[in-house]
Amino acid sequence: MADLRRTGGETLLFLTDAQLRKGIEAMFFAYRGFTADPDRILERFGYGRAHHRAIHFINRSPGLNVNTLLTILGITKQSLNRVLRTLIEDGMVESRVGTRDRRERHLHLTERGAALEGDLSIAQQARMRDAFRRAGPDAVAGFRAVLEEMMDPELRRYFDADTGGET
Amino acid sequence: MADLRRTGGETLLFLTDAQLRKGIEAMFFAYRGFTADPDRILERFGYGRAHHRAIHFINRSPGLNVNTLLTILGITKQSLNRVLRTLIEDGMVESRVGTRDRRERHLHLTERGAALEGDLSIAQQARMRDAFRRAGPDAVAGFRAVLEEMMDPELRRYFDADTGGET
DNA sequence: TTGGAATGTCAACGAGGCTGACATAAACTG
DNA sequence: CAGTTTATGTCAGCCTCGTTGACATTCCAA
Repeated sequence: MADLRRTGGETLLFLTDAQLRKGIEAMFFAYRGFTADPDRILERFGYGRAHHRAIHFINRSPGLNVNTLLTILGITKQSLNRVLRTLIEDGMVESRVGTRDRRERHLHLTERGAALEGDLSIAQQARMRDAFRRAGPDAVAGFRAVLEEMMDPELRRYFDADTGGET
Repeated sequence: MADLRRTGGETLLFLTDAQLRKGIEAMFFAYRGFTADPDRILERFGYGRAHHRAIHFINRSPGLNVNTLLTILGITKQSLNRVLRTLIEDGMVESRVGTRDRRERHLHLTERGAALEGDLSIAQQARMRDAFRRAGPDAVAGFRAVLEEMMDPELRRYFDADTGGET
């Protein structure tokens, strides 16, 4: 696998172009697999990945406001608004006026929305769980470490500062 | 990191929903980082990710035919054709009629196309190389193992049957 | 010689990004 | 209190890149 060169007492990772290219293609192909299962469910509702992402992060942080979600998703408010509007119309998401600051809208999943989120999670987690099981615990730790190093610093800070804590 | 439970002599990976959710978000955030640098270059040419993907795989396998590229990319020929047409018009890609089977078109990068591919590769590989270095060789092996397990079987077969061989 | 495969093209459509401009309400500030 | 800033929503229009359907061309192979 990874080629180790010992150079003056220091262990270095020797990365050929071919190895890096394989890493790049692995990301591309794996991401396809990663989204394939939820995509099939979303299709039944006329939703796309944008809806999935919104639902995911609203479920992760109930009551988060629109601006925060905008930052997480890295899209414009116009794009998010289109998605959010359909989710609210469909009774998947509820938008509550803030109590402390009444300009803010706090987003929550409705019962229907939570049910859809559950279906999407089950599908996506199933593939990841299988992949984790087959690859083994050490591989999972490495997977997570590399992905984290690949994030933009701002997003990584958000990612690390999670509510869950475990991992 | 990964929680290990010893159960009747068998070591199992105990994967909580929260751990899987973190894995899912890691994929999402990391993929953003993964595409960010090439995207900036592509913008200067008026190209998108579809152009990048075509250029990448033509560079990887010079002379591959349109149908093979279609399978790799997982899109329709109409979508690919639009991208390919602009790349050919711009003198980035050359489409040569097949010798054995003259219905086939074999795709090659021109000098300009190869130069652009080089720029894109350098940008994307730089981030991956840094991530690999910071995470360490064991993590890289794990990263690759998990991603491979996440691919759809057909694509994984293609991925594994690589020309490069190493890693 | 005919059927089917590989490729290309045209048209239309939809999702989901983008920018710019503008409206509204609420909060903050002097 | 007046003016500014912030948070959000909305309208219009644009682009990329996916989709389907229909159809032409070329050429291999039975």
